[in-house]
Amino acid sequence: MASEADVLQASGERRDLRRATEIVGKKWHPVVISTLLADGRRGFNDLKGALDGISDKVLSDCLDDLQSVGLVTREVIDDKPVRVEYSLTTAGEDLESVIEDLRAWSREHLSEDLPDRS
Amino acid sequence: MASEADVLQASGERRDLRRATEIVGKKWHPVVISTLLADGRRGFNDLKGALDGISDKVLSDCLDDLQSVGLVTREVIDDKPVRVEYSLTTAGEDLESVIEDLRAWSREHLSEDLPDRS
DNA sequence: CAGTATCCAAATAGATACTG
DNA sequence: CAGTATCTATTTGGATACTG
Repeated sequence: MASEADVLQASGERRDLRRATEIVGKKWHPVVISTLLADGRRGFNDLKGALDGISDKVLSDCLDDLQSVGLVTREVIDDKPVRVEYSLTTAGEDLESVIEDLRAWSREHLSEDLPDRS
Repeated sequence: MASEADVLQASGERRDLRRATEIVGKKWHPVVISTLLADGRRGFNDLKGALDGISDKVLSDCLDDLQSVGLVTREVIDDKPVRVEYSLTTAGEDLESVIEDLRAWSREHLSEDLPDRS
């Protein structure tokens, strides 16, 4: 029998899972995080170059969102011209293993068998 | 210096990651998988009941998609009335640890600190 | 029981042009 | 350099009603 407490716990776990997948499931969020993991603290145009294909607006929205959920820190460096640097918080860094596992799972189960031999 | 080979590999890794997050990032996919992991092989209405809030159409679309990417198997049992049972493939089962890690990460970094003491 | 058929609303992503 | 402003297209998710 499922007690009322069980039901509550299940819905709490669903909510936790959803919060994570809402972040990780956005088109650019995981690759931005992955880039910051690999390359460290970067400026807007560095990221834009590394991402290849992303538009200004989409990167901007993406970084805003990542800040708002506490995965990325934005720091304004007061040079001339002013620079801005983005880096991961520990929450962001802690996604590394999950991202690696997702990638590994994908390679194992999702790669349509490459038609490699000519 | 980034060689051409490095660039190609990076884009391949991005594609792998994207394939995984496209699945895991859908609103209901991870919770359907999670339910099948916990409860095993289930019928349409069992799942619908366990999911609470999902509509027929959305569950139907979701199961179609999970089949098409090879995570779920659909089996028609020829009783009267006919039953249909859904279960995970090994690719689906192999997502268990990733889903658990996502949940754990979420609890550690995303839970807005519960206002628990009255 | 296990869905389909319609229609609709909201969320995401992208193109293009412009700014301090 | 680091964005914002618009406008549009596409993708999802959902409500409701109906079917073999």
